[in-house]
Amino acid sequence: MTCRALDPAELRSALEAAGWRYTRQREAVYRILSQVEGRHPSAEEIYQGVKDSIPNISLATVYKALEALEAAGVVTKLPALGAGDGSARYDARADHHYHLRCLHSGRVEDLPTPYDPDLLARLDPELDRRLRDQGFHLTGYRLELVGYFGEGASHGGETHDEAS
Amino acid sequence: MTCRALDPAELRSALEAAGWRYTRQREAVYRILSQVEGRHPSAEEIYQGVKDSIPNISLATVYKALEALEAAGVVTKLPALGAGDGSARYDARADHHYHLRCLHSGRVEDLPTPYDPDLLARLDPELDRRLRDQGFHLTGYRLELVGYFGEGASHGGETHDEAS
DNA sequence: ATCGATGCAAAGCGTTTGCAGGGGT
DNA sequence: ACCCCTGCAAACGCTTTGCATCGAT
Repeated sequence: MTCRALDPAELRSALEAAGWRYTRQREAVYRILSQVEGRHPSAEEIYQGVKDSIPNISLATVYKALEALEAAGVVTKLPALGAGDGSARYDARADHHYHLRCLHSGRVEDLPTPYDPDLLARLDPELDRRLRDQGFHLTGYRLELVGYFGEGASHGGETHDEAS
Repeated sequence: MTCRALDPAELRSALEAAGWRYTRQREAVYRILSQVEGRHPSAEEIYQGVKDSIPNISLATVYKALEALEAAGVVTKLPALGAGDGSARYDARADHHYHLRCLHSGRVEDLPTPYDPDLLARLDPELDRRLRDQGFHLTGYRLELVGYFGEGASHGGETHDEAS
């Protein structure tokens, strides 16, 4: 259900096809992002991770790399939602999917449910038709299950809330 | 399908029940927000609208009023999604519902589709059960139809893209 | 050799906060 | 009268930008 991360050659192709150059900074940012499978780090967290391989990279370069990767269609930006530190999260998955969002920590996780391109048609066929008639081009759905993990409940030994 | 806006007395009750005072600034912010039925202005747009009745109101007060109204449960904040000017939008509807988001303008509209509290159970019963077992408290869904209005198509004479 | 990318620092922008004075209870 | 709220301005934090240098093609 998860399509595997692009290898460096594929990433290069994706960048160049979109008119961007292939650099080790962009490769490193993409690698960090695809390594944290199912989680979604902030630009700052990516920056910290990339510094292991490129110690003198700057945060601005991380932002610019994320912009290039998003324009190349290999990364998706998940805007902040108020919880946590208010920073955007990033997602290296190429396929559409849904998210689980924790209201306590701001953490976002992937859901293992298959993405349904015809969700609207299933939900409300008449609205689906009406929107198309009005010329609306539906490019995708953004579905998040919003909630939080209760204190008493176990979750495989993992803690789902981060700071604050 | 849309529940009507609160009248001033009801708004007062809602604010006081949550431990906030009732002020004309908060009333004016709420009124602006409930007048633009189906659309979702930014704090700045609300500020401009409120200035008609309270010329010397400050933008900070609008933000504080929105915070109070959200805490009182009569307003919902819709975070920015990258398109448009990157500002959050606000929603005066008390009931849960879905949204339509335009990738060109950042504009957000309500959808007339009924909200389904059991959407996850319909979508993926097994995942629904598993999340509950893990102690996840689902408080709601955030579903947006993302896309844009094509140039050639008509839409009742209205323009759906704003600046940029 | 060309022209885009990097890295540093400074600016931008929506939003939040500190504080003195005003308004709701 | 009390204490919260307002309005102003300054601060905040994430993100973007300007610019000289570096590096990919």
